[in-house]
Amino acid sequence: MQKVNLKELARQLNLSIATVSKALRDSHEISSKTKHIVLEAAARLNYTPNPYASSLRRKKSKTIAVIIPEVADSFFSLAINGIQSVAELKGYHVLIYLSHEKFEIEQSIVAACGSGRVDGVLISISKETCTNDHLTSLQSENIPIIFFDREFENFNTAMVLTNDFECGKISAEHLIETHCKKPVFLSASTSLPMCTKRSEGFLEGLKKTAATTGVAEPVILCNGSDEENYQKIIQLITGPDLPDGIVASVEKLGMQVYLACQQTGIKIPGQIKVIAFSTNDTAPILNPSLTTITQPAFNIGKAAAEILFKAIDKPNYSYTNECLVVPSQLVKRDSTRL
Amino acid sequence: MQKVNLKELARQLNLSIATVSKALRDSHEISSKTKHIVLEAAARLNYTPNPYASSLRRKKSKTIAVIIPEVADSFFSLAINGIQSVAELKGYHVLIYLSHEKFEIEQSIVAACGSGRVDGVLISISKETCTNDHLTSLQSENIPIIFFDREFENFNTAMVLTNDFECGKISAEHLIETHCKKPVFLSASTSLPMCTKRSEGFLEGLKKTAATTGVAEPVILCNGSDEENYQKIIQLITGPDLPDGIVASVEKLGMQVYLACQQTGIKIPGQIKVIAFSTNDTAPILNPSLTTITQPAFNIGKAAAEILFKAIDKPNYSYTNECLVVPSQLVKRDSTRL
DNA sequence: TTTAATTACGAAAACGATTTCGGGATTTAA
DNA sequence: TTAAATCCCGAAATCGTTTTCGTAATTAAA
Repeated sequence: MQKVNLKELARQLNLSIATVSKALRDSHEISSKTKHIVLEAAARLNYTPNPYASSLRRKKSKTIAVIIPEVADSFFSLAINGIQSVAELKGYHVLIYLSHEKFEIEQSIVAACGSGRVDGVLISISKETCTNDHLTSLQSENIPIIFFDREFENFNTAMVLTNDFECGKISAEHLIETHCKKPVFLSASTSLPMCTKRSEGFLEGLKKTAATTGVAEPVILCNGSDEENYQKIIQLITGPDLPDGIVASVEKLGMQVYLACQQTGIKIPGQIKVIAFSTNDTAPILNPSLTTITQPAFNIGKAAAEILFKAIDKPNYSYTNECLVVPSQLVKRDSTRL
Repeated sequence: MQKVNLKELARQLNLSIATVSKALRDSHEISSKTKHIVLEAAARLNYTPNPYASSLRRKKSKTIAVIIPEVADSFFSLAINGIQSVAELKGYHVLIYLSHEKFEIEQSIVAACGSGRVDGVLISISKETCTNDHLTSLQSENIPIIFFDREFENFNTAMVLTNDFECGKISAEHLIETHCKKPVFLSASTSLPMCTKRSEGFLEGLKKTAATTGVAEPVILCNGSDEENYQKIIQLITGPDLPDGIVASVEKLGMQVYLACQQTGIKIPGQIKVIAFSTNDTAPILNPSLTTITQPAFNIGKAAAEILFKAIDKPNYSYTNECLVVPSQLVKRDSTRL
């Protein structure tokens, strides 16, 4: 079973390469009788076209790139599923890249997506990303880029997000409803709009209460390593100004809060109520079950991919001002029970 | 900023295409002075080589494929991380494909990996896979295939697994230690060696106890849809012959056991003790914390990728009889507490 | 000084598919 | 019967690199 190419196929059929190629692509120039013969022979000889020769000639890779910070988070696992579900239908291949939250890595990944390697890019920006030169450079090659979950502000392209600000507000309001006087917000980043919107929403939600309550510094930055963040949380809950409510802006911080409370013996929801932005389906069976802001991760990935393929399929289609917001949901569970 | 290719670069430098190409690849045929000039111009004009032209000519794609059933499971998320960590170092691109546990899909994915699209394949076989024709066909194209976690028995290639049989045995022994008289094993498949080995190990572990104890049917098959499996578990724990210990062969089944117990009010570990094969890092903060057989998912992915690249880098290297077993660990937690 | 070896580059042929263009054979219109 | 249109197919150019091979120019050996 050796690699059989068009030339070999044509030789065996006593036809020209051109004819065989056209027959395989169902061209109207070829009689149905010849097509039949060619198709049969191709199947029999197990012919599969060389994708690189094809891509080179047609300037289409049939491939998209997905660039994410990590796959650790269950959000991105689900988002990848959503993206794949669309890519499969379109017969596209999916390259996955991890930036590990590093700008330099993201830059080199984006650069590698140029020169026709992929027909489009779905990206969730890294925490470090502070310029968009790499993105504009790719866009100027006419490769569509779509943001999902984490956008870069003021870069002109389509994006699929969730209602981060509103959910930050809702989380604050829910804590207030459950009689929290000193709620805090654990922010994973000061640069990601995804995160700042959540924290700004949180602060907005707090405004409804009397200004006399609350802690001095309701937003606490946890953008270090896992270990550093964990220590920060331990300090927070063992310190003099113990908060009575915590909103974790990302899944991992929520889990670290649980671990920290478990370690220090602090009771949830008795001493502290907890809400986490999370898509982890273990939330209902945690100890105690965790109140979450659940993002529609699968649908975000799916929607982003759908916009991307619209942009790919119609080169003159103006996709750059599409901004889809798929709302998240507050799911109340025991960690905020009265 | 338009696509600048070798021809354009050569024209601007008044050099031949051949010279420019060789200069960029640091060939000894080119003087260092010329190399310098070319490199500078390439950087200035933002030249990046067309990957498809390059792959076509060199018959190397610098790409590997990872084929997995789903990305839902946290095992595969971690394994992908391990694979990526190696691929990054080698400068390789990673294509991800999902078989959704369907043999037909797996077949067409594997077929698409042929004809030079990828230089190698890492695969975790689907539940339905019953023949290996698609794999042999790919192997005959000299594309190395490595199994990780789920192998296809009697197919001659390298694989990286964990000690499934032993862990099945350990799980049974641990339940017996904690005084379980009627432990059962929830098997996710009767065809996957990964699963059958775990259940056989479980049965082996049971043999140590007096043959008079135990339930009639200690291995229960849960290979349906999520909903079907859930109903089966509900029936099991609300039926006349309530087991006092459950081993879940995969993560998702473990979570469904928790949900079912929560739903029916059955106490863990009071009425039923639970062990799950799982890599989910929420295990310690579940309600109650879950005793797990924790697979070294990251290292399995990493090791598999390392073997794959050995096979890719040295075409005459005989990799097919490598079989690496990375052991899992029993982590005792509250779900099996006495 | 002549010859041989080395250096540095260019012309051109691959790689495998797609596509434009042209032309012979057949059918339809005039 | 002749002219025009239609139908099928093949020759060859093309996509952008890589690589083989040939050859001037330079250097080293004789």
